[in-house]
Amino acid sequence: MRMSNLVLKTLREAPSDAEAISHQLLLRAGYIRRLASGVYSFLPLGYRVLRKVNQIVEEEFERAGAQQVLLPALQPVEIWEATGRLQTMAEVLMKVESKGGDFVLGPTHEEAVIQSISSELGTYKELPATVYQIQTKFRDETRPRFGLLRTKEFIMADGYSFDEDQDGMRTSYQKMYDAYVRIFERCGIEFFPVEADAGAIGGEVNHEFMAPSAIGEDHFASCESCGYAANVETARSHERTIEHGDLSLAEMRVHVTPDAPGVEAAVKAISDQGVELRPDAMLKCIASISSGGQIVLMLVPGDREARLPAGLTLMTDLDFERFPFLRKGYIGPMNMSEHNVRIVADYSVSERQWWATGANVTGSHVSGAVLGRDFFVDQWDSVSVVRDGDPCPRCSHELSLVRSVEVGHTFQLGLTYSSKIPSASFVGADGATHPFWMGCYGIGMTRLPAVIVEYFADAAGIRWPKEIAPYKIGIVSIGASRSETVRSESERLYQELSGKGMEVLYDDRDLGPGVKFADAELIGTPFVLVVGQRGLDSGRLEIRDRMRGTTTEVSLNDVVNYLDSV
RNA sequence: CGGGAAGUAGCGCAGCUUGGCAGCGCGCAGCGUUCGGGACGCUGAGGCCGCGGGUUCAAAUCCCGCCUUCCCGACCA
Repeated sequence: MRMSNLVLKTLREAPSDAEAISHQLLLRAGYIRRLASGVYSFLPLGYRVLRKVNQIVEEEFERAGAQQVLLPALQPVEIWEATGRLQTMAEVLMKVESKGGDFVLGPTHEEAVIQSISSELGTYKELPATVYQIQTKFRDETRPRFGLLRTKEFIMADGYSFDEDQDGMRTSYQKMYDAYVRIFERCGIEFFPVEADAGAIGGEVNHEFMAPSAIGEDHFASCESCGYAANVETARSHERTIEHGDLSLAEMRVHVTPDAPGVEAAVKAISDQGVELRPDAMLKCIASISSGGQIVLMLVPGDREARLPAGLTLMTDLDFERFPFLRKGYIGPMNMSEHNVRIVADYSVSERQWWATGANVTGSHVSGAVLGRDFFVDQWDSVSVVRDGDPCPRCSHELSLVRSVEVGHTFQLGLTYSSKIPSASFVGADGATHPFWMGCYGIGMTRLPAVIVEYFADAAGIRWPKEIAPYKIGIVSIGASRSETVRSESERLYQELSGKGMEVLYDDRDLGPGVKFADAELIGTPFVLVVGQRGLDSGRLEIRDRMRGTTTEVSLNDVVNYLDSV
């Protein structure tokens, strides 16, 4: 491609509303343009990058045995009602009214894929099967962010596997998991598969593929000693030996603390009464209910966040009305056995002798509550969100939190969806009807280039890995308007390299060398071939390796072969 | 949804306090000089000053309302 023809204008300055490096560079180098908040167009360079990423995914998914399909982005609301997600995902769903009824712009495709292909998989003889697509998804994000990182409209590669039993599902899952590993390896970025929370999508075993990045919106806990890695939403810390408090400490005291629910307000109210208190000495009591109806009170130090284990849900205002002995904002763990409340405490609660907490009376707190005297714990567990330095649950080495972007997510859905949709079933060898064992697999295709740019960018601009770059080679001609030799040699090399099937971006514009070098570095082709009079006179041309930052001189006759081999 | 900031030429910004010709840099077009690191001269095009209302002889500027965008948080396959 000749740059004089390319639809592209590089910008010397990024628009002021671009904050992230990747956002700025992709705008400045002419890969993308914003159409609305969280809505981007891909210009020719950007679209080429997208196609490169697509190609990698297609190759690896096909290698894993998945077959490509294209499911509709427009989906009838009825299929969303069937799984109940019209309500549970209402926040992100974008709706469209049409003459034939109402539609949802698909934020994901579990419902659609089941409706579309389950009839093709009517018997166990047709299983297992995995399909995938590369499709635009729509999510009404309340806050789009960081350019391509979080958008309202984005492209995802999503796969779905169908098996007759759990073992089959696990096999299919493993194949896709392996494909994921190969895909991210080919993208060149650093990534970690971590244990994750299933979130709104449901299911049991699942992994997030996390790429450490400054623009990450997630954190995962990582142990460098044993390799444990888990999203903070699920990460646990190591169990600890429990010692009861010092029973000889002064007796518990009641403080009248009107209008002081919550740790912060309570700490202030109690401190105002002359008791020295910091948030970490405040016992946070979180009331929840198990699926079986058991009330569970979780205890966590006041400076920590509670992590709700699976199977428990936070008590709602309605629940609080049903159990008036629980005074929201003033709950304490004392005397809870009378009410048949189960007390689960985080391990970190055993690390302190003396606690302040709610008095179970609206507008009152206590200080000086001691474990083993004033309150008792039924079960010790890791129920707080882990922090830097917490002990690893496997080896108790220190965990560290890594800021990262979720670039992919794989789920073993099991029967989560197939049990809700009658057609999601097949006839087994036993002649009976069974629901599919499903898996689903998603990669954020428009997010990936942003992460790659973020990962490799330097002060001069983008540095693309070879497999992702829109063009492998940039040709910068210097002084072509002055020197016919430079012009014709540049032209010859462009033709010859292109003729060999290499992707070349030829800067044939009549501009000074400074501008051309700057643009070549901003755009980020892995190699830049410099064609100037100086080089031609010496018979050796400069080839710059953008990723390594090195320059090699290659004799004129070897240039084509050299570039073909790198 | 809560907190903060900002909307003036394609991009970056000044002008607003104290109302009085809509400006600067980059980019863009033409001509010429330059040409191995964003070079220079001359000429030129380009504006609903976010939108609506109000005050005033007069509003980019003052007042009221709205919209949009970005940042932090909440939320989130």
